[in-house]
Amino acid sequence: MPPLSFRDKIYNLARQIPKGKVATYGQLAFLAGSPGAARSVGMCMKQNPDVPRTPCHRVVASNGKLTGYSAGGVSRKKEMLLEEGVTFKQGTDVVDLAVSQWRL
DNA sequence: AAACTGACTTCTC
DNA sequence: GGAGAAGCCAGTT
Repeated sequence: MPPLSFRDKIYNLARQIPKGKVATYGQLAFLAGSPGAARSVGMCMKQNPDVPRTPCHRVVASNGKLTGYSAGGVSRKKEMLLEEGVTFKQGTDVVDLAVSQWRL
């Protein structure tokens, strides 16, 4: 069984994020085995079209700020997270990581 | 094989 | 607290 590429690991990890929680790019990179590869993680997300395969909307920046979203923009992403029960800072596009960050 | 890109992160001003 | 610059990593061309 050949080792999965980082990209595949990221995909798999993103799928493991429970509903109502979010993970940071750095966290996924760390879990994938390469801390610091946050940028690469983001690139992989961008390549992914939409969610059925990888809920990239549950991935946010290290400070909880919502960054891009290939399928609808940050606004859409925020709405989806709110719908899942993720806590946001009032009046901002920042997730309250203290409450909604994915923990192992 | 080399160079460029990018949904990041962290530091400094 | 906000803006700018540098550094890191994997993928794509």
